Amino acid sequence: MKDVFSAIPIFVAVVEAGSFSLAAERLGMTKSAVSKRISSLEDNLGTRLFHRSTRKLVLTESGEEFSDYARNSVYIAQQGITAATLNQGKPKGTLKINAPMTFSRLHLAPHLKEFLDLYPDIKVILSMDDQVVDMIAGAYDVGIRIGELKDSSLIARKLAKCNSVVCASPEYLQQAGIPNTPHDLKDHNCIYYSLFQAGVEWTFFKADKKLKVEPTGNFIVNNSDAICEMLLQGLGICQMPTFIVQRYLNTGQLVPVLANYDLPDHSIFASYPERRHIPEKVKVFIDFLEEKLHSVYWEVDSGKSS
Amino acid sequence: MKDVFSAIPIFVAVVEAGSFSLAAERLGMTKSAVSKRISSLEDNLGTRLFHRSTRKLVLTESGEEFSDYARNSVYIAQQGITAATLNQGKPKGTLKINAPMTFSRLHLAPHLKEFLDLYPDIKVILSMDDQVVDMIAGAYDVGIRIGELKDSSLIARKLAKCNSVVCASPEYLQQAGIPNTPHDLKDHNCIYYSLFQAGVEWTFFKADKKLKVEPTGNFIVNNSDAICEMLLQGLGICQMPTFIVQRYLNTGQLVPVLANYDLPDHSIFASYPERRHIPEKVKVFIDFLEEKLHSVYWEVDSGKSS
DNA sequence: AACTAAGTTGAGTAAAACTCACCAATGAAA
DNA sequence: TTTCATTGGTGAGTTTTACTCAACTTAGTT
Repeated sequence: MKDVFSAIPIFVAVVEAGSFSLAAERLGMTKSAVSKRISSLEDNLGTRLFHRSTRKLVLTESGEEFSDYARNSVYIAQQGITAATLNQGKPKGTLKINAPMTFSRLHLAPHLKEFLDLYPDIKVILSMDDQVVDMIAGAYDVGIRIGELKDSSLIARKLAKCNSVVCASPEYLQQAGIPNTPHDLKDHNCIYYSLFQAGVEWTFFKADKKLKVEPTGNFIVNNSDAICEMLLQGLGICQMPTFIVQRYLNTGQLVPVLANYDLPDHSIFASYPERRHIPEKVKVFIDFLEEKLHSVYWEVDSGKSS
Repeated sequence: MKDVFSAIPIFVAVVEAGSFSLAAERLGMTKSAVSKRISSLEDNLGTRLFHRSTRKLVLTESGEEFSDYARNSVYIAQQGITAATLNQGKPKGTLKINAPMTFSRLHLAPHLKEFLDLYPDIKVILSMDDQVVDMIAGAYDVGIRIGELKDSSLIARKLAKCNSVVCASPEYLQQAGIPNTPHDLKDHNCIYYSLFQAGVEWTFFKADKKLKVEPTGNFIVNNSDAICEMLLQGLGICQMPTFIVQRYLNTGQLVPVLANYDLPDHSIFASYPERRHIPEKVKVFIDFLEEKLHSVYWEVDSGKSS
């Protein structure tokens, strides 16, 4: 029993053509090939499928019976192939996104309505999670990550720069003083983000010199919003991405410190599991996001000055 | 697009196994082979079918959609294969028989009830026809032929001897005289069977010497029953197979002449279109007929002597 | 950290499936 | 009848393909 299954489309072609020769022509092969495939199929089935002379080709009873199944099988397979290939190029289906909590709330969710209006055949499932999840096990189509990617099996595309700034409320700074160097932070209540990717230390650059400072404080949390809230209330000081705090810097509710020190460059990435066969829904989503985010619009001061 | 179709069962096996390795084991091939077939299938479809890491294997959306079709297709094909192979060995289905008119009436039809009772899953279509028909175009499973086979593409099995005898009614012979040699037939009213296979002449043998006589008479017909009827009515004389006239010879309604001359040996054959893959229904039918006919029972005198 | 098991990759091999050329048989045309 | 075109079948040879084997990468486990 070598290759019964692959002979089925050939058998069906012969049935529909009514002759080996015509079927061969349609299949783009020679009649001898068709003849041999049918013969071998008959051998494997142990039944003759056609009564045949040089001029007549008639299905046997077994052939008649078998052809019903065979035609159906081929037809369904072709439908499947069509379904699988036709959806190529069309942005449709369910787009399962995994993205960080606060970023999603501030800069992803606000754009999603426009995206969904733009692509009515796409349905979005957004999972907001700051933890790095298993994209494959979770069957995520695309993930938004900030910082560096660890998973080398994933493909990443940079969407925007992610600038950070150390900042605090004017009230806090008035009370605790304004740090002039990173080392001064050891006397401050540094709020700490427990999922911080870069490690336990805060890194600073000045004239290509690297400075590492271990933040100390009385509040550790796994949610950036909570940190932001605490900053506004004047609990302490923290290194924050501009996409979260820029609006408060603009209004003066928070003020930047250590402005003459650089923080490490981070980026906002979109990642997806495969390089080959990227579904169109993923492509259009990433294109859309890149278009929306590449200007880093949140850093533009629209209105009051800091 | 090389061999999308034959990759489908492999894809289905992977879906059902949940991993390439297990699927490979079940299919009796290596995991690398499975991996390559799936990859090539994905290339041909232009879609990724599985999200996969070394530990997780999850269908993509396209894969999910495709697998519905694929499983169905394979399932139906398997049903077809099963249907085609399972009927092997079981005598069932429609048996389309082509047989000579008078032979069928006298020696085929009388046995058919027993045959049908014996094989309740067989349905018989009997076409009684003295003309030689195209077995393939007519989709006949088996043909009964008397004399020699001309169609070399058919397979033949001898069922019984077919002895012939020249005979006439006592009344005719009293009136026309009894021929002593074949040549005497030229003075007789030789009834002629228009479909006679051996040609227009009657052939006789005596001590290995062949004699050919062209019969002359005023009645030509394509039906043996009609000849028999005419013989009984004393119209003329004819060479007849014993399976038709023996019963009249037994009762004395017809009497043989030229008994010291031999007529050519004929045989009763069953023929069928193919040597390979003979359907069981055909086999059992021919076996049955051979069993019934091989004794040439019609030549046994049961009762009166001639 | 070592170990196990999963999927992938590349090279080499074995096995099909195919082509080509030729044959036999059939039916139509000359 | 003879010829001719066309059909399906065959055998040799070749190309393509599918496969195995071994090594590698990764992820989860002990």
